[in-house]
Amino acid sequence: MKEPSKTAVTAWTRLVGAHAAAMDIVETGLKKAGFPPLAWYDVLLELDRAGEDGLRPYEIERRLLLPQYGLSRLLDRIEAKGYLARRPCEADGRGQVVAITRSGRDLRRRMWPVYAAGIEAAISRKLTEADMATLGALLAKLSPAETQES
Amino acid sequence: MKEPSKTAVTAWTRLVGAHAAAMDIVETGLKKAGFPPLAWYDVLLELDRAGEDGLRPYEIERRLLLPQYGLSRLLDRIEAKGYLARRPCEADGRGQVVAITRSGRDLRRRMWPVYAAGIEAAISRKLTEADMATLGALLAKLSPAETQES
DNA sequence: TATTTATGAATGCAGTTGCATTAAACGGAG
DNA sequence: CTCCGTTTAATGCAACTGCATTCATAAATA
Repeated sequence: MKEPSKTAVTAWTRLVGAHAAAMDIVETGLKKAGFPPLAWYDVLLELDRAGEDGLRPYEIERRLLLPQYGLSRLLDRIEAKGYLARRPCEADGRGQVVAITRSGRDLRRRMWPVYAAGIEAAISRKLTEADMATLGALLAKLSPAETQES
Repeated sequence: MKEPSKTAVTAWTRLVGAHAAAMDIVETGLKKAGFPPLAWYDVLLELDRAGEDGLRPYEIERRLLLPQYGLSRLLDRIEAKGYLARRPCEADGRGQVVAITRSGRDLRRRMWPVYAAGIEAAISRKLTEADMATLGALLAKLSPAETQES
């Protein structure tokens, strides 16, 4: 159980701080514009990419690293607003297939400029392109796999 | 409303991913060891540093960037377990003073090795010292101020 | 001093999350 | 084919969060 170096603790601390600050900028932007939280965007993006065929909940679950029960209820809420539709899965009686609706696609499209502005404000305005590239490369080493997109 | 560069989006995405991964390692470690969440540690650390005199809730609030109502209830919970004590503030009738108790100090001390192991696993084992230094410097540019410690 | 405005902290309520469990259907071993 | 272990998804319940409001006191202004 070795003590982490001071450098490590600083990096950890700042990772937490930077994430909180950036997240706050992005989420606040969405909220102020009257949009749902980022998680909705993530789900809608996956579904939009999947197209007509939709996705099984467990696929979304893995891509976005959401807990099973969390996704189940997130889908409930998004579905309740009509942005996605669930239908039973032909090939697997236990499961279902989730697909984005027209208004879901539309919502995602309208959210993006606001989301993008948040990224600009939280990241681009504070770092040079070179810094962002370096940062991205270093952060990549901290997470096991590529799971998210935008 | 300029589009963020691909580099910026990647950096953002990985920031979210790296934070989630690291946080999960640390929080899971604490939980498995039977300890309360990280937030308790943060509060106890501030109080431990403040010593006998304690701190006013609004001071903790600002240092840890917690919402007022969030801290109020967090203090409730920690107090209920006997790790801190609230007493009325002499100088300001509206306020109170929060101080750590002996068992609170003890809890914080026992949590640290587990927390430290989490930082090791989430950060130190995945980056060189030089990388951690670079990362820390870049992340510092993303958050307005220094607010957290360990 | 009386009145207004600002600050420190708690809380009711609705919405969300986490945990553990359940239900249904799949798939393989005997 | 039947039984058993596994996978997919939902849900009851308790804990936690966010928002808006409230209460009490302090500070500022007239």
